Amino acid sequence: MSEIPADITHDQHAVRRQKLAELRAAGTDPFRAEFETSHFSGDALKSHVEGRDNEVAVAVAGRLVTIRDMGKSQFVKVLDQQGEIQLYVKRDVVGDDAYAAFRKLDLGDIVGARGTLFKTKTGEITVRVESYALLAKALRPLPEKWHGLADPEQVYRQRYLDLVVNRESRRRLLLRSGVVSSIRRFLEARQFIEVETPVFQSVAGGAAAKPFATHHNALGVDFFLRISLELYLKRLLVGGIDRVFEIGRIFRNEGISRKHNPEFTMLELYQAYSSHRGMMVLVRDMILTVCREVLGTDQVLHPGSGHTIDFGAPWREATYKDLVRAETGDPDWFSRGKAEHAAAAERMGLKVEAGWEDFEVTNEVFSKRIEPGLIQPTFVLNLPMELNPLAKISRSDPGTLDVFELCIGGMEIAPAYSEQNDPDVQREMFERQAGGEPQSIDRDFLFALEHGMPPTGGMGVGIDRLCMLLTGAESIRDVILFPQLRPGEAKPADGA
RNA sequence: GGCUUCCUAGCUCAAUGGUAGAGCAGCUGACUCUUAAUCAGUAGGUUCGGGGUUCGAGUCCCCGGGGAGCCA
Repeated sequence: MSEIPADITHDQHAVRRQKLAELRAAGTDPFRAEFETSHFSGDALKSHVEGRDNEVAVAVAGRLVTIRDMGKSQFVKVLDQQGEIQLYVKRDVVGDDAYAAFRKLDLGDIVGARGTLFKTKTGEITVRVESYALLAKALRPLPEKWHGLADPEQVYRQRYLDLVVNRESRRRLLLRSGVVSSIRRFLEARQFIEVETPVFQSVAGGAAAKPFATHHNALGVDFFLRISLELYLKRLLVGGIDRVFEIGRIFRNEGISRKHNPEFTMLELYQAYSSHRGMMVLVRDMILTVCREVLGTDQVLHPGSGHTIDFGAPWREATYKDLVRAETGDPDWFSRGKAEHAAAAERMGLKVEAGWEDFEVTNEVFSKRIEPGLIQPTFVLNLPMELNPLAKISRSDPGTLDVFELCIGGMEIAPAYSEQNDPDVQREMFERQAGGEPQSIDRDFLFALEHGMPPTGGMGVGIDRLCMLLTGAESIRDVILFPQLRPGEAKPADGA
């Protein structure tokens, strides 16, 4: 074997290219087609029987993340989907040639190994390697083993490296997957049916948000990307699908922040013959079930406030008006006019835009001063009717809606309504909201409603935000694998 | 979009306006139960890009790029 030329020893990519060339020259394929494994790392560790070393045979594969070379034997660790497992490679066992080749492997290479399980004198279950194979050569080095990858930009742009070196990132990915699958099990057990509805829509309805626009070439038509799932799922209620849900990506062409990504995942579900009251029971059951299934506890730490959120305790209920009255210290807040509200809001340090309606001023107080303080699960009830055109108007408190906004950890997690099913009231509400833009009304949806939609409870759950709560993430970027960034400079993958 | 702040070796981080350093990773060796293995030796820099001030700039100023936080 040739030596690494001295002038490239500082360049890890060049050194690995050189090793790759040597492997190929020696007739070894550094990128193998397959390797038959018997266990993932975690399952292999569980299959060891105490006191019975070298009896259980395993075949595992993964990325080399630790190498401890002791001359004529090595302890190394490989990382797979379940975590790490240690391999013990001994010259006397694998043979001189195989051992010499093993010593030339680099951190980051992907290898497969067969052997038996034993326990080292320090108590770590380890594979005594009898044979191994290099499955894929890594031509780029891994980030540092102790501190991992810390630069947030690299974490997002090169998430694959983050996942290799940062255990917490891997935990979040697995936990998010668990949350979604737990939700599906929960809803399917209650006879909800999962569907998929269009992403491209002529009218982006169901929420107040700016949409992304795109164009279909063959049809010669502009479309919007959906901003909610609502109006198509309700068409299915008209069609007799009584319990329906979709977990899907929606797109909002607005700012990016700790709590907002332009594309995010929403669960929307609708249950015929239920109401927002029914949704209160359902969502509490659902979140509690998910939390117990994926975390095994009712309590999670909320890092932003330092409080522990207790999903198992009774969930608070409060009306929007009571919360506003308490925050402003003004029992007569709702008998005052816009000018007084604006002045009071400004005294609270809030910015009030000149063009705002009165309800928008009050809602600014709610979203800036009240919502961030709602750490424990809180159902905010009876929101003002101006805030949503798709819900039924309360009979007990006209001017408000039969809805709740579930707030946890200072964030909106789930809005739910007793759904508006009167097509005439629905049309009026749409027209009032649309103002001068009648083209933003989904008239096809109104036509569907005229065929009759059952009374229904409906709800949306922001999956990303729910995952933030359950993982203790302070930024939505920590629960989205590839959050939106400005396009960066392409890295040269040049083989040089 | 505005304000604040950050960008130094592959990675994590140092460096009063005065010779750009360390740890890990790399390279050459020693070591057949290691745990951030240890030990000896060794190489490695467009300090994000461009301009300016200065005898002298990683450091100060301006423009641009990207990230983060707050605001919109």
